[in-house]
This record gives sequence, C-alpha cells and structure tokens, in this order.
Amino acid sequence: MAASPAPSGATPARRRGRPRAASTAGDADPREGIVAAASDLFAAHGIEAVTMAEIAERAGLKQSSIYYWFRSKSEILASILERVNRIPLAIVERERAAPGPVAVRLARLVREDVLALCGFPFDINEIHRLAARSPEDFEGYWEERHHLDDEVEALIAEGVSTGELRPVDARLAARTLLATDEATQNWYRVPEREHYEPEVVADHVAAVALRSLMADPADADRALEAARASAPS
Amino acid sequence: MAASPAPSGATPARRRGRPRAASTAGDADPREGIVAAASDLFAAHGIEAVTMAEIAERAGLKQSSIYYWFRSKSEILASILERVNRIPLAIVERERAAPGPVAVRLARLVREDVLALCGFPFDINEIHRLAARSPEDFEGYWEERHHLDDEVEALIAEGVSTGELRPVDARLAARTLLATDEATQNWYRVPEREHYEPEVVADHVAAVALRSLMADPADADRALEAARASAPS
DNA sequence: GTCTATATCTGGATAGAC
DNA sequence: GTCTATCCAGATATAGAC
Repeated sequence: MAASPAPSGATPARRRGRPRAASTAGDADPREGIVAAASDLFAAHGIEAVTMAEIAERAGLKQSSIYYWFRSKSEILASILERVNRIPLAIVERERAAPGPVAVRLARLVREDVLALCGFPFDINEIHRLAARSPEDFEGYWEERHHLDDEVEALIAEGVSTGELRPVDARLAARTLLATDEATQNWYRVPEREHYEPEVVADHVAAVALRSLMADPADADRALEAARASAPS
Repeated sequence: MAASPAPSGATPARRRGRPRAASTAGDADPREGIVAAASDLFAAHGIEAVTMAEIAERAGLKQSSIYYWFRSKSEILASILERVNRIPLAIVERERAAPGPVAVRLARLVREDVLALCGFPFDINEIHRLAARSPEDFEGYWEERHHLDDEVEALIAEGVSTGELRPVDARLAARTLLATDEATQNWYRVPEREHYEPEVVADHVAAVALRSLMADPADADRALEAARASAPS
C-alpha cells in the first residue's frame, strides 16, 4: 500500500508531468505527507476550519497540487478515518477473545480506549457531524462504528450471563461506556484550570465503569489493578 | 427585556425606516423570532452549516434584514448561549442548597441534566469549538461553564466529607460526570438502530454515577428511586 | 424596519503550461 | 507532478432606496 501512489483514489489522474527528480525510491509517499499535514491541522483547528491551502502549505505543496493526490478534502478526511476506527476495534476484538474475567478485560478496554482517545488528534464529535452530513463518503465509517458497539455489547452481555456483571441492558450500557470514553476527549479542548494526565483519567473512567457494572462493586479495585498490571506494552 | 428591541445589541442601528404597521404592542420581538429560527436550524444542521439567509427565511425576513437586529451570526449564537448555561446552572444551584442526602441530590441533578441535554437543540461540542475559536464573543460562556464545574465539584466534595461518597478526587469526578451527561447528547445524532427514550438514558446515567461514587453502592437503587420520586414537575 | 442590490471575501476545485 | 492562473459557488456584511 505504501508502494506506488494511486492518485485521487478511484479515478487515478492521468500520469503527466515530470517524474520525481531522481528515482529516490525511498522517498515518502506524498499522500502520507498530505494526510499527516491534514491530521495536524484538523487537530489544531477543527476540520472545517482548515483550508486546502493550509494543508498544502504544511505539506510543502501549493494548494492545487493536492488535487493530484486526492479528489477532495473529504477524501482526505475519509482516508484518515479509515485508520481511526481500527484502533478501538482492534482493542475490543482482542479483549473479546482474551481469557480471564470479563471485568478485567472490560477495564483494559476502557483504559486503552480512553488513552487512545486522549492522544487522538481529532474531535470525534466533529467527525460524527461531518460524516452524518455526507454519509456517502463515510459508509464504511458507520459500519465499523456499529461493529464496535456490537462488540462491546457482546462483551458486556457475556459478563451479565456469567453473573459477573449486574443484569443491565447490554446495549445501553455499551453505548454509555463508549460515549463516556469519547467524552473525556472534550476536556482537553476546553480551557481548563487543572490538567489531568490521561493515565489518571483513564483509571478514573475505568473505575467508574467497573463499579457501575460489576455485580459486586467491592471487587472493582482488584479487577482494575489486574487490568493495569496486564496492560499491553 | 422583551419590551423595546435594542437592535444590534451594544451598537443600536440608527432608527430608520417605517415603523411596524400598527403599533400592535403585542407583536413578538423580532429578535426572539430570529433566535428561535436560528435555534431550530442550528439544531438540525449544525451551527456552521446554517447560513444567515436560511435563518432569515425561516424568520420571515430577507437575509440582510437580520443585520438590523444582530450585528453578526456569532452575536445570534452568543445570544442563544446566554440561556443555555442557565439551565444546568439553575439545576445545580438548587441541588446545592437542597436538603437531604447528597446521593439523592446528585441523582436528581444528573437525571435532569441528561434530560435537558437530550432535549437540547445544539451540539454542545460544536458550541465549545466555536466558542474556543472566538473567545471574545463568548467570555461569559466559559465563566459560567467553570462555575458549573465548581458547583458540581462542591456537591461531590460535600458528599465525600460526610462519608456518603467514596473519597474520590472531587474535581475529576465532577468533570467526568458532566462530560458523561454531555456525551449522551451525541447518540441522538448518530444513525442508531435502537432508540432509547431520554428517561431511560437519564436513569441509566444516574445509576452509573451513584454506583461509582457512593460509599455503599448497595444504596444506589434506593437513592435513585428517591430522586425519581422527588423530581420537579 | 425591511427590502434589493451589491461589495467583498473565502475556499474548493479545474485548466493547462511547464 | 507541481506550478500559476482562474473559475465559481456560497457566504457575510454593507449601502441606500422605499
């Protein structure tokens, strides 16, 4: 995929113009550079506020040159989003398959998800609004999103059926859980007086989740400790 | 305040043109009509996506006429936001002063806040981004926002000091609580397969809050029940 | 007070030279 | 492949008639 660039995705632009100076094969894929530039800017100013000219400048190109590599701004965004859902999906799928108590797996999931989101450069909510505005461009996004809900729901349902968790509405609980994770993102955008480290926030949110879902909340601390001890990397 | 309109806020436009047909004193304040139209549209399509022309049309005016009543689009927004913070602020201040166990007051607060947000026409997150973009227009907004945090923090701190709540970091817990409330808003914007009634969501979120914060989570159901029974209106 | 007309600006996207 | 030049659409905001 990193090999030869496929300009403008589905409809590759006609191959014109002078090729890259020397065939310095190791040269970075321009698409990557553009995506990276866009990511930074989207993160800093919000997606809609960023212009193609700004993206181009940061990527070391002129505005119009972007259109050789991407058909539109929203194609750049879509290309970014492809990777976005993969992170939480990978986490939840791993924990679904993992052995051990549901509570520990759930705690690991929440902690990692919050950590990922805190370091995540985009405003999830803005993405949701944009994706809702032009669903055609983001079909895949919603599909994966729902899949994520399903997986978390299944994990919670598993815990309910074994009696480890309270008999909650698994889907409602899953939605609340993911929404809470996503909500933590917001504080870092709000002019705040105190600053909390992502680790602290992640632990707190995981603790909230466990205490509210476990059949015996007294075991929550133990489970959280186990999750922290077995956290990957 | 509903009496004579003060066009364009601080710098009233010169009073020109033909006055309203008959002095039908009961006529609605045009500012109100504009604000109402803008609210509906902002809610439906997101703030940035709505144009002055659309607002005008719905308010029964032409685009440029809006500028007689408001200096800019963001002045309309600011005028809307003035009222926004008042809702949760009023709730929390009432509960701060209310008698009874902290848990019950907290549950009432959460329930009402979620309910208000679910019925709230704007995407809080978009507001936050816009407000962050031009802070001059929204000084008052952040001030009230922080005040809200403070009040919730104080309520939680009260519960911690009486031993009703676990010894949590009151500020962190307050932020998480409010963020969770705000997060519930998002689902109603996401293409979702199941639909949950706001009442159900409110109860769930309140239950999560109580179970995670109360020193004895076993009492959570009782407190939630008491909160529901004593809910206003 | 509200209108029509318009200035002005901004930003996405295209054409075509090199 | 990247550039310059330009088009074009959409939006905020203003001018001035009525």
